[in-house]
Amino acid sequence: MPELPEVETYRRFIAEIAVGQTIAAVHINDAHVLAVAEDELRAGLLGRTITGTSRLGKNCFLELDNGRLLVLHFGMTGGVDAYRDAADAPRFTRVAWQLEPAGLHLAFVDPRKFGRIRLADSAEAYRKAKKLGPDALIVTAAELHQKLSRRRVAVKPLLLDQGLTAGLGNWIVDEVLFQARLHPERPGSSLTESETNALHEAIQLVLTTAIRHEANYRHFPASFLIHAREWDEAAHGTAGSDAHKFCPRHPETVIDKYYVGGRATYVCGVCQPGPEAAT
DNA sequence: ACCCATGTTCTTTG
DNA sequence: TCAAAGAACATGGG
Repeated sequence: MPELPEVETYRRFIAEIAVGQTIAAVHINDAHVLAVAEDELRAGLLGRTITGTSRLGKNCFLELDNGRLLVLHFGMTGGVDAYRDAADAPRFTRVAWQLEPAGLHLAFVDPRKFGRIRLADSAEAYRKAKKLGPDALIVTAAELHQKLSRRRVAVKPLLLDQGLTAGLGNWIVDEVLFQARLHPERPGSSLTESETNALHEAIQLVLTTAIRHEANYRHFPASFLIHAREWDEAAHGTAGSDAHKFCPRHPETVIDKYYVGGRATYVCGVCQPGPEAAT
């Protein structure tokens, strides 16, 4: 689930259990999630105290007492958890850090192993290396307008581009475009200044709402499109529950699902008129 | 058994 | 160089 709000929730969890703690051991159950050599990771972490946490987009930073960073990226299915005894390690724990004096283990859990763990010299160095844009909570409407205006690509893939602004993922972009009443295939350069302002407001609304609910989308307001997505109980393919497939603003309008750039995309045809015209 | 999936990165093709 | 489409990654769950 790791888009910006999930990662922010993980960061807060890590801040609670790990800040002020010293890394006494590094347990590597599956080196596949490492983007750094095992021995380099151990050498960089053992005996280090975690002094703070921060976040850029979907990347979570654990700040070390020597100024370096442990960087966590959660891929599609990653997350964090904690346990005390080895026997209680959560399923799919790929790496864990033993923290003293609390005696807890911080676990990096990731069933699909798309997540990555690495070390960085500084947040700025990492930002540059990964070519990340400003965090989606920080980016201004003017910056968005300036960046979008130069691109003819559809606005959805532009917002997913972490180099334009960092932190937006597939469902959040759909939600943001719905809230801003913009069609995902509108070319970036076609957005007016007032539309970009609406987009910026929608980004703020969706992110702050999601963070407030600790990214638990079931608790999001009824005005959110997310309830029309199928990813909970509704079975794929089978005729799942129709309970939430209508536009929050148009109870008669069924939400359309199709693919943009290979990603499932949900739109309300009434709220979000197409880039050209009607069909 | 088959199909889908919250992300990133590379390759191919035009 | 740019843009679009597709694939690859690894695996669980409906």
